[in-house]
Amino acid sequence: MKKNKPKYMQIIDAAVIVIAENGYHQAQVSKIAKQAGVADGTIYLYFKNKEDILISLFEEKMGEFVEKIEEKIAGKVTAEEKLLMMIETHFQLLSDDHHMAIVTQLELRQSNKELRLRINAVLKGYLQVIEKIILEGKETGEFSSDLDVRLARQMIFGTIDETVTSWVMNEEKYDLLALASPVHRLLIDGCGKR
Amino acid sequence: MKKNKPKYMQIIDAAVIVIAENGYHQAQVSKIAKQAGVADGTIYLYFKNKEDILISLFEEKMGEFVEKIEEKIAGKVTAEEKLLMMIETHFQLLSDDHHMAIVTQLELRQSNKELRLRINAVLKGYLQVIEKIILEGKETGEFSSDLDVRLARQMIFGTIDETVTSWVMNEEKYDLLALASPVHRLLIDGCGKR
Amino acid sequence: MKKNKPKYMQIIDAAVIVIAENGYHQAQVSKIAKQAGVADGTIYLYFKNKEDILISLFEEKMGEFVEKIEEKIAGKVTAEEKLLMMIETHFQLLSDDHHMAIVTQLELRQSNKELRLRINAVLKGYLQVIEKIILEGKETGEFSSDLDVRLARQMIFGTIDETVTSWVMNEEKYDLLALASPVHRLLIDGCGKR
Amino acid sequence: MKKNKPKYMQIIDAAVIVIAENGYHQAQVSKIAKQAGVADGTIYLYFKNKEDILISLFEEKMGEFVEKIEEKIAGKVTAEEKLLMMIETHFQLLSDDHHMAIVTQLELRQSNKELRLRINAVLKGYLQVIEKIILEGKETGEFSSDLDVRLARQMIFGTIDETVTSWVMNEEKYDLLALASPVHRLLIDGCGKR
DNA sequence: GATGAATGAGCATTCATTCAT
DNA sequence: GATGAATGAATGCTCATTCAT
Repeated sequence: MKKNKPKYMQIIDAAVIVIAENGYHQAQVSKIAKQAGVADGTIYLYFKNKEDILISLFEEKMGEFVEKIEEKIAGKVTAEEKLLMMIETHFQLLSDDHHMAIVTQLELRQSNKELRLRINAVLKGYLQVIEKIILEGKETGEFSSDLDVRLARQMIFGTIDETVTSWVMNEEKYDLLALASPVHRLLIDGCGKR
Repeated sequence: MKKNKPKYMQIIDAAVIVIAENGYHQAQVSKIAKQAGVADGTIYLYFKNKEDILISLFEEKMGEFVEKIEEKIAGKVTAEEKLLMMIETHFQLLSDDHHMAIVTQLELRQSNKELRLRINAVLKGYLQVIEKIILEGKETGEFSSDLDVRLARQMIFGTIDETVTSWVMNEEKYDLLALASPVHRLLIDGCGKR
Repeated sequence: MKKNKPKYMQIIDAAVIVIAENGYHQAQVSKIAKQAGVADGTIYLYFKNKEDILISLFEEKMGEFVEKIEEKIAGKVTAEEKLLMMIETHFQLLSDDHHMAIVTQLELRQSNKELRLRINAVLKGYLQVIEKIILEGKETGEFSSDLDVRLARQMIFGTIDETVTSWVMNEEKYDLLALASPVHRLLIDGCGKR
Repeated sequence: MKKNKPKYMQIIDAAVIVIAENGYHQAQVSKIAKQAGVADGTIYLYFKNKEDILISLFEEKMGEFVEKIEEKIAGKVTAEEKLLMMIETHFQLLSDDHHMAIVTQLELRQSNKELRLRINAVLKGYLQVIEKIILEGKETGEFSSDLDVRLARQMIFGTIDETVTSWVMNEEKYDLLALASPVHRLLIDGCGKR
C-alpha cells in the first residue's frame, strides 16, 4: 500500500544514503528531504516523525533481506546447505550495498533504546529463519540432538554479525563473501579438533 | 597519575550509575556531576570533555575486566579450560554488576561512531586474550590446526556478546552464569553432530 | 453575492463548530474544510485567507445578531424597555447557541491584534444600537441629561460582556437569561441607593 | 526570593517591552533575551518555559497593581470613596505605563485558553478587592441592600476594563484619568435619572 | 468549479563547556 | 583546586497556501 506511493521509498532510500554518508546524528530531516528531492514538510505526509522514518527504513529493508534469504534457502535441502546459503546471501547482500552495510552495522545501533527495541522486533523475523534451520538440522540428525536452540541461534547470529561489523569497521578492505564458507565451517564444527 | 586523584574514579563511577539508570542520552554532564557530588565545572578538571569521561570509563572498567579474566585463566592449563574460565568469568562479572551490564551491552552502543571506534581500540585487549587462547589451542592440538584465528575470535566474542546482550534485554530474567558451560561446548563443538 | 453560494455559509458554520470544539489555535484550515465537507483548496475559492474566514464569520453572525436585536427592540417604546429587551435577547441568543457563545466570548479573543481591530469594527453596529437607546433615553428624560454617552455605552457593553464571559467560563452552569432583569436593574439604577 | 535575583525581573521587564512593541505572537524568546541583555539559555535558568514567563509577568505586575490599589484605598473611609480611589488608581497606573496598558488590555488576551485561565486566577485578587468594597457599601447602607454582589462586581470590572480597552484601542488619544470621576458617577448612579 | 498533494518558513528548548570568583 | 551561572548553537515539526490536474 504505502509502497505504491513512490515518495515513500524515495524518502527511505534517501535516509539510507544520508545516514551512511553523514552518520546517524548528522542525519537531519532537512538533509534527508533534500536528498529525496522533496520539501521538509513532505516527509511528514509519509512518516509520523523522524523515528518513524528509521523504523520504516529498517522494516522495509530487513523485510526484503529476510525475503531474499528465504527464497535462496528454499532451494536447499539439508540444514547445513541452508545455513551456508543463508550466510552467503547475508554477506552478499551487504557486500552489494555499501550504504546499508554501514547503516545497519554502525549507524542504526546508536539509536536510542526504544528505537533499538523496535528494531529488535523486526530482527525477530531473521532470528526465526535461523531457528527454523537449527530445528530442521536437529530433526534430520545433521545437528547435535541436545543442541540448545536459543544458544545456537545466538552463536550463529552473533558470529555473522560480528564478522560483518569487523569487516565494515575495517573499511571493507577484504572480501566478505570469501568468509562465508569458513564461517559456516566454524559454526558447524566449532573450534575443537575433530 | 589521574587515578590517584580520588575524584577521578568518583566521577567515572557516577557516570556508570547515571548512564545505567537514565540511559545514554539522558546522562547529562550535570547529572553525572551531581551524582559524583562535585560541581559541573570540576568534571573538566579531570576530563577533557564528555566523550573523555566515557572513553575513560570504558578503559578503566575494561582494564579491570581483562585483568581479572587474565588472573583467572592463568591458573588453567588447557586452552579449552581457559576458554571455559574466560566465559564463566565474563558472565560472572556482568551478573555481579547490573549497572555495568546495562552500560556496556545497551547504553554505550548508542554512542557515536567515533567513540565506538575508540571503544573498539580498548576492546583489542580483550580480543587479544581470546586470540592467545586460540593460538595456544592450535599449538597444543586441542583446536583444529587450520582454524582461522580471526574468524574464531569473532565467533567466540560475537557469541559471548550476543548471549549477554540477549540476557540483558530479557531483563536478566534467567541465570546467565548457567549458560557458560553450554556456550563453551557450542564454541568448541559447533552445531554439527559429532 | 457570496452568500448565495451555499458553500460560503457551509464553511462559516463549519468554522464555528471547529473553533468551539477545538479552540482557536487548534482550528486548522484543513479541519474546517473537513468539517465543511470540502477540500482544503476549496476554502480559498470563497475566502481570501484564514483570517478572512474569521472576519466573515464574525460579520455574518454579528449581522444576524444585531438584526435580531433590532427587530426585538423595535416593538418597545421606552429606552428602559428597549435596554431590557436588548439584554434579554443578547442573553437568549447566546444561551441558545453554545458554540457561538464559546467562540465569541473565549476563542475569538485570542486572535491577533489586527483581527481584533477588524472585529471591533464589526462590533460598531452593536455599539450603535446601544448608543441609540442611550440617546433616546436622554431625550425622553428617562436617563440623566448629562450622561456621557460613550462612557454609558462602555458600561452597558462592558457589563453585558463581562456577565456573559463569566457565565461561559463557569461552563454555563447557571441560567444566564435569569440575569437579564437584575443586570438591567443594575445598569439603570447603578450601585447607589436611591 | 526569586525577586532578589536581578535577572528575574530584568527578563520580565524585557518581556513587557517586547510584547508591547512586537505583539504577543511576535514575542519570541530570543527577542526577549536580547532585550533583557542575556543569552537565550539564561531565560531557562529563571523560567520553566515561555508560558511561565507570561504567567510570572502577570503575577508580578498584577500583584504590584493590587497592592498599590489596596494601599491607596486603605486611607479612604466610605465605599464610594474607595471605589473612586480604585478607579483613579487603576487608570493612573495604566496611564503611567504605556507598555503594560497594551500588554494587559490587548496582547495578553490572545494567549491560549489555558494561560488565560491561569491569568484569571491571578485576577481573582483584584475582583476580591472590588467585592470587599461592594460588601462594605451594602453594610454601611451606601449601596442597595439587595445588590447582587457578583453582578455588581461584573459591572464594575467590566466597565473599567472596557473603558481602558477602548482608550488603548483609540491609541490613548484622550486623558484616561479624567474619566475616573464620570465612570465612578456612572457606576454609583447608574443610567437612571434621579 | 473542485481537489488535495506538495510546499517551506519559522521557533522553543537543551546542554556541553567556559571562566570569573 | 572548586564552583555554578551563563552561554548560544542547533533542529524537528506544523500548517496556511498554492497549483497542476
